Amino acid sequence: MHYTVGEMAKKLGVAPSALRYYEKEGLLPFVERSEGGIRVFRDSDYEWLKIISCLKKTGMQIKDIRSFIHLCMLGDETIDERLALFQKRKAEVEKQMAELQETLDTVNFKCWYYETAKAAGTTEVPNNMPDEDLPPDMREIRKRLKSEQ
Amino acid sequence: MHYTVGEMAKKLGVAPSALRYYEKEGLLPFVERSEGGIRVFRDSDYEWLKIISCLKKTGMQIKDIRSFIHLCMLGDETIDERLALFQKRKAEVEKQMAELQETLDTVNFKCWYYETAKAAGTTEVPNNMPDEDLPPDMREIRKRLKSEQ
DNA sequence: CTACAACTTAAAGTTAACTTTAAGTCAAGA
DNA sequence: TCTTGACTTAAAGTTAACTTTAAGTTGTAG
Repeated sequence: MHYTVGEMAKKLGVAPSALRYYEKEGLLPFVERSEGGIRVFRDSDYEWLKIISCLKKTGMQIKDIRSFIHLCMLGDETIDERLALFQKRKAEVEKQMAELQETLDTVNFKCWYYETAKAAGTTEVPNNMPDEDLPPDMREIRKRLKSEQ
Repeated sequence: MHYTVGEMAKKLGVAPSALRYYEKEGLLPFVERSEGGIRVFRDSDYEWLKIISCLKKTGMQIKDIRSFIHLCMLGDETIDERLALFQKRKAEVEKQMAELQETLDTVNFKCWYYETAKAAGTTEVPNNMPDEDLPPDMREIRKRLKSEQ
């Protein structure tokens, strides 16, 4: 099966201009052309693009993804380096997850805060609530918001 | 306790220019000035800034955070609206967590892939491995990378 | 064979969230 | 009082990752 840039973009849920941009940036050295110069994407290119998309979601920049693609093009010599790269990405994403969980904790605290304010008709109530009256899981979070040290 | 822009920036781990930018964008209507025109940050402003930072981490834009701050300034009339805002942020962050988990699954698959390739000396081995030979938790992920539908 | 949608390129434009610069002012220690 | 580091502002600059535009080409359906 092969696809034009528009078809592949649709399959991936991105704009055709994004795929052309990726190619210009050297991310798609494996994409071939028809005799007339039209890009020809294959199913294997879809897999490449899913990996590129994954690396982007881990927070990697285009220029670093290009380096990774170059490593891939060099073949089995670079397996160790590519393994190390993904292990680093794993640590990075796990860190992002932890940070996002902390953000979620804060948001949950604020939901509790406004639910309590709503029930009372005023934010004075959650504002002035002593530590022993708030739900146990909210105590640490409020402390963090107030001092962070 | 009060702080200059530089001191507060340090406490928050951001650049002073970022705090000046936030003020210019209307995020800090509560920050006062000395007689000479120097910004005076208080401990309560630190709490505001932690909430602003939290909202930023949920993916909210400056202009939308400004709207939230305005709601706060209007007082208890807007409690419901603010609760709804945080509930929406909660759903948003939970969605981000799910997406990040999917990204992590893919990264973990690639770690397995390169560990297997490393042991074999070639990517041919994980490439050609039949479904029944790969770890059970990798099967779905490889399928997703190959087709997504 | 023609029309036309979708392709091609290079170059310029967009956007958000800051950062930098330049020229000047404030305020605390010596 | 003087020096000096940190403050002030407005305006211009930065960066990444695209998107848009303009002018032209390809390829398929009728």
